Amino acid sequence: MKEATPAPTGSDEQLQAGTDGELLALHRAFTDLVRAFRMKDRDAVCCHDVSAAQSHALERLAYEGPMPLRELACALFLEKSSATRLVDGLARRGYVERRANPSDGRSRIIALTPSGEGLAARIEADVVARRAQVLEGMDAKERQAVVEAVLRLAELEGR
Amino acid sequence: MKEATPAPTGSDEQLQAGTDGELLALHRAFTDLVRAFRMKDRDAVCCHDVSAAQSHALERLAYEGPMPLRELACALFLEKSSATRLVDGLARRGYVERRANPSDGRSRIIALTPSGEGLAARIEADVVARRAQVLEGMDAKERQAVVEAVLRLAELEGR
DNA sequence: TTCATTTGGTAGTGTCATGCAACTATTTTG
DNA sequence: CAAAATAGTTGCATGACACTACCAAATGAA
Repeated sequence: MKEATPAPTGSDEQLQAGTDGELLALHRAFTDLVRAFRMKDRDAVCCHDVSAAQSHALERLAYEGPMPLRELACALFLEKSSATRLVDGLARRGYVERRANPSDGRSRIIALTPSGEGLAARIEADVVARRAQVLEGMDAKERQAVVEAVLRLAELEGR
Repeated sequence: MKEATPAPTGSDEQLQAGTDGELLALHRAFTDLVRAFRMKDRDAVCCHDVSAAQSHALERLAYEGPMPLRELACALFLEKSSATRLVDGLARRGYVERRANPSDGRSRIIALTPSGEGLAARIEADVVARRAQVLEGMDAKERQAVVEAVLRLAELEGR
């Protein structure tokens, strides 16, 4: 468990399939990544006046459109109570609003306000731009592998 | 911002470099991933009797060997006070110990105990096994792209 | 040597994000 | 219509952190 022969950054293909070293490298990099992301998250995204979780909610709403709270909570892997408070914060700042649900009086639909849409767009542009550097210099196939890997990771972890 | 034409999973290279759609796909997947990971982390890893942060510390120590607290804190993106408490927890359970530092009386070296090494190994094996599925079916070049991408992401986010 | 400064580490306190459980209002079901 | 299920809110409790003293050892200067 000491030496994992840090994957040579050269473009050499010699590494055989699923080498322990490769796996370990992925694992460590990923662990670090999540850790780093988690810590930076708050400072980085909070500049936009919302917390990391809140920005995730904004993105989600921008992408999938208005939805009831329960659905949003589920998408963010949150308890409904936490989602309530999260939305409270966004609503207080005027980024989202709770609309009546015509088909169900118990439920209310969370929707972005124009201001919220603007903020979501700004945040997304910001982050996407930073992420763009990751794919720089890769060819189409490699890029695709990366995207697919992240999707798979998300799926594996997410469920 | 509505339709992002989900990247066709086909191995077609037509996608031009850094397509918006591709980038967006990466971004969304990644955001989800971190979110999912963050939430699942505790349930998944906590089964092993330590918190997520603690398990990261164990891994780090297993990988890089004994180190002073300040260094560990830095590696985990933590405040030194938080690192102290984190180590406290691990020490209480006998997974790490604080050794005197012969070259500096102020400092103490955090080291895994045999029990801690065992736990670290178990946790790592667990997680790595789950991660292995991600690289399945990729050829060497693709796998390398994935690892590199995660490393880059980590670097970009981490600093 | 002695005193000030720096550095590693610890302890106190406050904040914030979450989960769990209890409660209300509404819808659905029998 | 009564009972059960469901959407959402609110009241705690908890755990993870950061920030701020604070202590002890080391280092540098007079």
